Amino acid sequence: MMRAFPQMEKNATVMQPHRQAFANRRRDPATKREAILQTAAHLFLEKGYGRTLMNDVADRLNITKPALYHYFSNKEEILLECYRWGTALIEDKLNQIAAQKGTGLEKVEAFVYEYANVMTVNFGRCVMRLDESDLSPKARAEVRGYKRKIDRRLRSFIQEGIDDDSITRCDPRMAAFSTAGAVNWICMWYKPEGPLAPEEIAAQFARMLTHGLAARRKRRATQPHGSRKVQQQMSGVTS
Amino acid sequence: MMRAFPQMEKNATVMQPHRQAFANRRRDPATKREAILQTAAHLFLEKGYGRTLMNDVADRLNITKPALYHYFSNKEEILLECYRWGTALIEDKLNQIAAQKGTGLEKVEAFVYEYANVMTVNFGRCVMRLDESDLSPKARAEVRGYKRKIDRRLRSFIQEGIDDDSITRCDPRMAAFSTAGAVNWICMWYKPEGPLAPEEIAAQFARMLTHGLAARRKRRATQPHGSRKVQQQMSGVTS
Amino acid sequence: MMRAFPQMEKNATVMQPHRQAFANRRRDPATKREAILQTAAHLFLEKGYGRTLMNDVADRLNITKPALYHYFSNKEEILLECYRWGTALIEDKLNQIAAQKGTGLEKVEAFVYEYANVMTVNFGRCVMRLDESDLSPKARAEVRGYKRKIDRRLRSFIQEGIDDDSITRCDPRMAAFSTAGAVNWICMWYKPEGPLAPEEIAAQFARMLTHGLAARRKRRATQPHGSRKVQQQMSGVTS
Amino acid sequence: MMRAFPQMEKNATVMQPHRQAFANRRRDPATKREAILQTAAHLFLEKGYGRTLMNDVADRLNITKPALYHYFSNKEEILLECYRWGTALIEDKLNQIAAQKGTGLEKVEAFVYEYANVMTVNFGRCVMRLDESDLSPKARAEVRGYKRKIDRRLRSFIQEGIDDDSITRCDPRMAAFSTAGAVNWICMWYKPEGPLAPEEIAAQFARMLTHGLAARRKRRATQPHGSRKVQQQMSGVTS
DNA sequence: CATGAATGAGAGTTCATTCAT
DNA sequence: TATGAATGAACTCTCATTCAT
Repeated sequence: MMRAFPQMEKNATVMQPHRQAFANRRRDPATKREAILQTAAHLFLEKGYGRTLMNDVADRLNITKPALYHYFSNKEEILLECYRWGTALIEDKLNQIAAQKGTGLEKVEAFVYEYANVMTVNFGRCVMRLDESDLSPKARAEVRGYKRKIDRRLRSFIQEGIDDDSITRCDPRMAAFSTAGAVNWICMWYKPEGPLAPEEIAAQFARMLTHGLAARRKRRATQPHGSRKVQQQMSGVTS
Repeated sequence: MMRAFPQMEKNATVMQPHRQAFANRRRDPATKREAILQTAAHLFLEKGYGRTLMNDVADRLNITKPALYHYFSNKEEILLECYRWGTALIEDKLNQIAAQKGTGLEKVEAFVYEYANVMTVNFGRCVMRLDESDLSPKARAEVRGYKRKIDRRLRSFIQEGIDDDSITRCDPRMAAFSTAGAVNWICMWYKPEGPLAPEEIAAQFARMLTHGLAARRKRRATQPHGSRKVQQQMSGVTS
Repeated sequence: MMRAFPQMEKNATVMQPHRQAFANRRRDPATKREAILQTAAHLFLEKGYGRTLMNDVADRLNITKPALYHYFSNKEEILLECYRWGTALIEDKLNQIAAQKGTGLEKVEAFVYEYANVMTVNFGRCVMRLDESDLSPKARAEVRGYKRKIDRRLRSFIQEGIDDDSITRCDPRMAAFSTAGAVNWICMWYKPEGPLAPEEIAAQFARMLTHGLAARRKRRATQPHGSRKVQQQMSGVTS
Repeated sequence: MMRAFPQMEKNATVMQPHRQAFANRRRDPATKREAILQTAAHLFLEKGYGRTLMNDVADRLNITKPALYHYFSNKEEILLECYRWGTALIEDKLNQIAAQKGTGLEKVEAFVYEYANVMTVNFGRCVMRLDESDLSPKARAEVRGYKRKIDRRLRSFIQEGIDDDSITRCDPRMAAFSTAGAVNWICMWYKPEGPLAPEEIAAQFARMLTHGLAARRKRRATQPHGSRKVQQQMSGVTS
């Protein structure tokens, strides 16, 4: 099994606002473009795409609205680019996993781990949290293509596992929905400032979703229950 | 364990458009109100709240826009009512489960089954799919209250299971996020016209999320693989 | 001079709400019509014509909106009728004054007294307080006719006074504007529940507007100043 | 007494339409803001606030409706600003008068003169002619504050006059209502295009309202009646 | 007659996008 | 290049008025 769970780059928005990118006129245009994207992604997640005004984005970057149109031809293109960056993050990881050795179950476990990590990064969150129907049909089709690829990868891992007996017999389609759903949902409740570290979430999800909640037979009667913690102030299942 | 998985009422929108409710002026106002809600819920899920116009709702019901304002004082009230109907569906089920006997694991299993069923009903889907930030702060607080209740219930079932040794030691909070996330996500991909029956989805999710994907030891090498089906035209992990 | 300042009927709205007029089905239609008018006049003065909904009127009378349309063909007709009742009140008084004997100054004094009284009655207040531009051109012309008549009467009294030397030489047009303006403005600040009795207002205005504020020569140095009172909580010049 | 009745700036709306203010994009924003206000004030007086559409204002300025929202956040703000400009005009004059020497009666006379002049300027007219109930409670409170100040000033002048024996004993409250009412009413009938010059109106009102209409004793029996003029086409007492 | 229901015709406001400088 | 200003196209909500019962 892949033991080395590599570190995911921390969510840049949290660590460093991108408002400096436009401070200097002679800055790399690509840097500015990314600054716009990071800011937009942040706002899209915070207020929703529809309620995020071009002005909001511009204001955060201390530039004017029309300046945005130097880098993106319209609002939707910003949205689409967020999707692209997010899906690229995911695909990257999946390719690595697919290239590695291991049972199907191990690959699923790795998938969950890596995917969960991406779901804590703004661009990754955008992929699953934002509403596709804000995209034009053409752009939507593109995004759906990316998502389908992810889905196919997961299903293939599951199928591998069924074939190599590491995964119990089941409908791989449903198993994929269930597994991916749990991980996707992270993007709905994860908060960068929250108490849970991305890696911790990822590791726990990886185990739970592969080995289940049910206790194995013959567990010792007395357990330390060490993992139970006082429940912090956290909103619930959804937000 | 609760074996009798009761049937969920079929999604009325699918079976019967509500356009007849306004055919007669002297029809029960409650019926008309519900017809508006069903139609609105349908459209909200299809196009998103923001892109659903009051006119869209009215057109589907063959009435005019201002007529809607006889039944709801504004668009947000329609949205809020969708949330209320959806959360009521869920709470109802949860109360039944909580009242029953069984191990914690069995209750979690029942929770997943019932909850998954609700996630295939439009009002239920609305609860998890629509964006809370379209609600006013007051309404949002109300909805969050409902959601928190659901979350608490699930966590308590998990805790029960940990205490009675039916569930492996884990952080109940994370386990709840994982389990509920998988089920919540159903509302993102489920399509009433799709090939999967709600009960089938619910049953499979109930088993997978409690017992995991991992094969138990000593499984026979040859399996019939009977459940694998040709994959129909279905979009992927998310939509 | 006309000493007998007859009592003006008290503002009916204050003394008795007209909500009873529709209690009995077999009531005089004229009574109901008047009840509508009184209620409407009250609301028009309170909230303005534009912000007074037909529903507001109906609600106060405990009837339904369409019922109003049995008595008036539209909202404007109600408004126009308010004007008519109000101007009728005024004309009535003016005719009496014109028929009486006395100097021009005395007639002006009587005019002010009577007119001021009318300005404390809702229908009278409507005439001067409501905005003519809410009327159709035709109705506006009618109302302007009434007002012109009032104006002509006042100017003629002033002219009489100038001719008989009871009034100082002046432009009767300007004098009429000044005198009538002071009285008209009563409708802007008078409140039935207020501390000032209509007759008191009328009497003081009658004297001030004819004899002015200036002290006559050779006033005794010491005066009781009896009329100065503690200034109650009253809004100001305008409201 | 203050003899120098200073000239009031002529109503700019009459002399110069403000449609040029938006001819150049790079024009002073303050100028444009004022152009909007002048235009709006004009229309508010002409058609009433409620019947004046944002489009009407925009059309007159040869701009589009949303352009207005660059300068004012909503319609009410335009209205409120009209009130503010108008009350500022008044307060300015009152402060000057209060600072000067003279008997109470002289101050009242000056008050009438100055106030009457303001009542012929659109912003001034707005203050007394427009309906306060079109303002939000907060804005209304502000405006009432301004009006109360004016009222207090007038009452204090009257009281001064009573104290220094230049004004006959009377209830200063009623005297203020009467005096201010006459002047306020000017805003109801004054028309910039009309035959009466503001200063002429102001001067006559100042005399009539302080010295009354009544002829002083021992006036000669024959008067030239020189001031009587042919009555032009003017509407009556009110409009 | 009286009423609950329905509507047509707006009005204000918003916002992505584009001029003009 | 970058920006303040301007706009077109909507969309929600309102309300006098009228059906249909």
